[in-house]
Amino acid sequence: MKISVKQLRAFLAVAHTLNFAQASERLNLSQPALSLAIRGLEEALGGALLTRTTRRVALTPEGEALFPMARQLLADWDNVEEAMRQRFTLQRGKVSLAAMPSFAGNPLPPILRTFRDRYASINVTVHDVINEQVLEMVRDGRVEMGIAFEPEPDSGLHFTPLTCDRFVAIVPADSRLARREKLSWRELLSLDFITLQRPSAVRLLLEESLMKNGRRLEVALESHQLVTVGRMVASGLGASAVPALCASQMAELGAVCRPLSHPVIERQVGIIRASSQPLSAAAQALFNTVLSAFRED
Amino acid sequence: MKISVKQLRAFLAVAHTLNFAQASERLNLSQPALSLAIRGLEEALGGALLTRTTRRVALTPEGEALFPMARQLLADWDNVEEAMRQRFTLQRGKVSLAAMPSFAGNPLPPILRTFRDRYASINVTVHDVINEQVLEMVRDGRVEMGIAFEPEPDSGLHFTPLTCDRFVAIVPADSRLARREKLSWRELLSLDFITLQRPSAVRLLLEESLMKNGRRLEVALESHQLVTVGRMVASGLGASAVPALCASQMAELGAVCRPLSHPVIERQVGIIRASSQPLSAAAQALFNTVLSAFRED
DNA sequence: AGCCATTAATCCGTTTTTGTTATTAATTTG
DNA sequence: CAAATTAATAACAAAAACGGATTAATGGCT
Repeated sequence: MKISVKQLRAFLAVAHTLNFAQASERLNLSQPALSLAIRGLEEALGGALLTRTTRRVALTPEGEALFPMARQLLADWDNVEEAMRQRFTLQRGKVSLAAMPSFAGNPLPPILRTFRDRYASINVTVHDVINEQVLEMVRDGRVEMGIAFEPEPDSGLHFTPLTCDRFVAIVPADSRLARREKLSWRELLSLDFITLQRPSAVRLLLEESLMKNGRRLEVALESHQLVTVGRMVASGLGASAVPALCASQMAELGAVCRPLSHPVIERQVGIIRASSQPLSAAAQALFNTVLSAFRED
Repeated sequence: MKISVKQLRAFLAVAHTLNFAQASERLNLSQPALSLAIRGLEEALGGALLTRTTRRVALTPEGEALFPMARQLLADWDNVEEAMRQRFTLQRGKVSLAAMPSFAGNPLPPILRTFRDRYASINVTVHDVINEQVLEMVRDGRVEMGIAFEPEPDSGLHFTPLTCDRFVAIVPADSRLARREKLSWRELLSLDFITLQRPSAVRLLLEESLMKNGRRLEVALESHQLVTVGRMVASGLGASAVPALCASQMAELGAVCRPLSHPVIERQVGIIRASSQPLSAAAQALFNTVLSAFRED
């Protein structure tokens, strides 16, 4: 016969109080039930743990040996139970998230702020990596969710759209183009063009889209940081096109943003998750937080 | 609701096989019962541990987190259970024993040999200390049993007699007394007397007994090791009186042993144990072994 | 020495839990 | 689209856990 948690708890209580009646009260159990529990435990283990007369209860040497082990065992047991409960009630847990740079640098921080205010003890790890790596990390299970452009439908990834991101032009403040309300690609490309180095998804997307429209992208300067591109433009080195998500960031750096058309280049940005794997409670909470940040816009 | 060992075992089995039917078989349980157990566990913890369609079972992130903890918890649980069983079946355990020198050095080793042959994996610790300390160690619970002279009845110690130990004379082989069949104390004390230093119980016992008979013990040489006394006698420095238990040892050292009377000084030697405390299974086994070594004589 | 108070064990009826079998619902595969 | 597989559900049965009343045993007291 196997021993049960109840039996061990019963033993611990009796070993502590050395009195069946008191112990049974503490366990919210009747005294006969406690007697039975102890007897069952002793039978299961094959010998006496307690010597009991009607006046005195004492531990046998074997009971003495079991006592600290039982204590530890039940403490561990309770800890695991409690840890799991906390996980489900979002009092604890962790989420890991990968986001492409344009998102990680701009809309994400305030969203995370909201999330942390709501769930103070959930640990969030953010990986600020390029679009392709976001998909890869989600696929490999290295993160639970990602934020990126919409992936190919076959990829085993589930996509929840958040917003549509389109390219906008950024030009130096003192440029002649800065005075225009809106720009076309043809106009923009009349200036020296600054953009991200490959293998950035933004760069590839630009090249592909322009190619379809019969244009070639002549690149004057390259960087692999959006901030650097922004600074370059701001200091008059040339012009660029960046996702609208980082327009405000570019404006802060001193570059001027203008709508860009002919063609309009746009992509859905959204939350990526493995379609096979369910989200953890913590990830689900983050998912909802991100979603509602865009739903209310 | 609290979780049970069965529920955790059920989870472990399903997490391992990712198949309810197989897991239920391994657990010797029907598949519906297993479903219930898992559901109960999930309700107790407050969230899903497994995602299950009719075709696929997978762990949720929370289940993934529980898995190694459950594994460890149940392993510990089983280890404790098994360790206790082994204790009771004498496949494991330890006894500590204190014995006065005359016993520890002579009848004890072969008895321990018998015990170890029978219970190979029970650890025995022997404390070779003077009579008084044997009683003290048993009283303090530092050892489970002791072997010593019969203690005062009020001492809270339980005494089981083994044998009656009486003093015998040991004299040098070339002594004129060595030719006698038996000796009286008066004859023995005509030689220089060698004995143990205080606070040996043997020494005190001698002094007390002789005092009652109107004799004074004039001590020429002292030692606190019986072996040394034996060597001294053997080399002709004088004579002594030692417990019969060590007679054979003295003979080996080259001293001659002779019965000693007028008065006969004798005491019961036996097993001492705390009357309140029960013996561990291992100690009980040793107790029986010691007892039967004397019963069959 | 004998009585009283205390305390664990036992007995018995009830309730709760746990389990099994049969069946259903759902999903993937050919 | 049919068939096979698999987990969930329903209905019922067995086991166990539990509580109240009672008993037996022990230690302290007069």
